Amino acid sequence: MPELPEVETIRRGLKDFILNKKIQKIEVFCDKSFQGQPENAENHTVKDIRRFGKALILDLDNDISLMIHLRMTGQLIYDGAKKERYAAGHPSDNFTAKLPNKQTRVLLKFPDGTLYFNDQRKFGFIKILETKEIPNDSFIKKLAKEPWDMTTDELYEKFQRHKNSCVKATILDQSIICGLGNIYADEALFAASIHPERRCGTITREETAKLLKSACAVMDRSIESGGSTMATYVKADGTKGNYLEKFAQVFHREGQPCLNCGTKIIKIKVAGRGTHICPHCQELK
DNA sequence: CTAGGATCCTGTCAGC
DNA sequence: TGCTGACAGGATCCTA
Repeated sequence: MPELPEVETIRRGLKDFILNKKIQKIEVFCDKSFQGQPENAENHTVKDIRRFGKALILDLDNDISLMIHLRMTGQLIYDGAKKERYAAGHPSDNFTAKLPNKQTRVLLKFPDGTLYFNDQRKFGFIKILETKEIPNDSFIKKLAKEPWDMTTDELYEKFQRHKNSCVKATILDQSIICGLGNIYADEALFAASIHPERRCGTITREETAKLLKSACAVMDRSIESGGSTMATYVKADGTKGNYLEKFAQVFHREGQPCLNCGTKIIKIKVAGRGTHICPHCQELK
């Protein structure tokens, strides 16, 4: 689930709660979700919170870091002593539910609150590593540039190298362009009027430029609204996460009219993933 | 090297 | 009601 904008939202939000705070205790409920020895992080202070693509890094004061990847269903929920809650990640009732619960895999105790790592499907993880080893981590090492740092030429060249691959599969590959997931891939392709099944080799330089620009735009917009929306989501209705509705043009909008031309949005399968398109605006050439 | 499919895991929902 | 299969905001591994 959580894609770059959600992880960035978490990163910014958590700073207010855990920066310069000491991890007093780590409790691991699911071994698969935690790699390394919790003791190496306990009684150490969070000095920085960084993000590499969809991975979040907590740097501690002893040259140790915690790398957190939420994958599909991970969530980070900070529950403060004064009952304030900050939650982000895969939207679910866990944001307002009693914690810890069945889906809680790890918790980090701070002096004035607890950070819960919940993850329904157990694909996500927290792992301990030396701060200096982060650049050598197999996942981090492979990450390509994020859309904001990539030039049209760079992306176009990658498209030529993967000319027979569907463009959606290609932009989901974090070693090609970093940050997009299933939502923002669909949104960016729609914004650029590109059908997700187009082969990369058929994408023109002009289309590549538009796609890159669209990717930045949809994620910028999400980051801008993400934090506050998530916060109000947690406080207010408490039912279902609806922050997608604010900006999604196609994602989860199958059956509804395209906001551009009125044609019904349809859902297809591309690269094994549910994919949402406007069949009129995104023609398969 | 690339491209596509299976796989990890739990939960929910549609259809019979 | 109970069963079954499909599917899910990710990434990796295996195969051809």
